[in-house]
Amino acid sequence: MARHKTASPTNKELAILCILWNNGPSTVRQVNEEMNKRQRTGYTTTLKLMQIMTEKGIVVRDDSKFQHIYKPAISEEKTQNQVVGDLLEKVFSGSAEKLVMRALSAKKVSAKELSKIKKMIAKIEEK
Amino acid sequence: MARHKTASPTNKELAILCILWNNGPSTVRQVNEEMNKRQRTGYTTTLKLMQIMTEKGIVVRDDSKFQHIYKPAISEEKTQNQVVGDLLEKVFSGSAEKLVMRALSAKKVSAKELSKIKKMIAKIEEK
DNA sequence: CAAGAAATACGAATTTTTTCGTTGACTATA
DNA sequence: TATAGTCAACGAAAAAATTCGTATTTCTTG
Repeated sequence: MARHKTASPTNKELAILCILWNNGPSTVRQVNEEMNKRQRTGYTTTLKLMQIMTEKGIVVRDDSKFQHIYKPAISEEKTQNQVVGDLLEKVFSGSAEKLVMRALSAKKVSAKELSKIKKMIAKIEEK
Repeated sequence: MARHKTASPTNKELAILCILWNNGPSTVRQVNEEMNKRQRTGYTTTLKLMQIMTEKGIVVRDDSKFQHIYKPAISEEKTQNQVVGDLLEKVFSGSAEKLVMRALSAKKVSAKELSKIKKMIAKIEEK
């Protein structure tokens, strides 16, 4: 027994997970169509990926019907924390501050979002 | 001719880049020793990686001496912006705010760092 | 200068990830 | 119940990333 090791999902796996988070439980076809908006991908390719992800326990599927329905087995929150944590260690020597600075300079952030961030900071400071 | 495509460095490549940023220009041996602190890696493996990176233009080397000295060809800043940008698009639908929130919750940030971030936000708000 | 140590070059093997072709099963419908 | 359409299973190929063995070159130093 024993599976574990916080191996991060591969690129494609992550792409599929994101689609499932954004669109909710889906069939392979639905996921594949979404994939193709970004990059041409064959149906069987997506299918295979999702089968592998099922084996790995990254997604679960309901195969009681003809059309199988897939959904994430790991929460968006958890996965995001993991990939961010990975990146943090790998590239920013564990400094969240550096990463935040980069994120803020890499992309425009609206005033509304900025204020959300400020609130979050205030909350952290309270403790 | 023709180089293009903002292909992000692979995992191992990133690891090597980080070592070069942190330790400055280094020989293969130095890099390899650093690598081995985290994960056992053969000397020739590291060497090969660095040769490939040289071909790709990710690092440059001074081979005027017997021991070649390698250094990053791309700045830490640029590379970090790129990997963060990648992650942003891939996992956070382009929302820097979401990424920042995750980063802040994934890791403890000191008061000093928090105030740096606040300053950065203030600067962005000015414009 | 000879012998060993330390590097690099090179090619190939291995592993991991991604892609896809083919086959057979199920479904709806006319 | 034949037929066309949709789907999943499976295995294998292709591509990408990683690893390593061996040969060769350069340096050191006695």
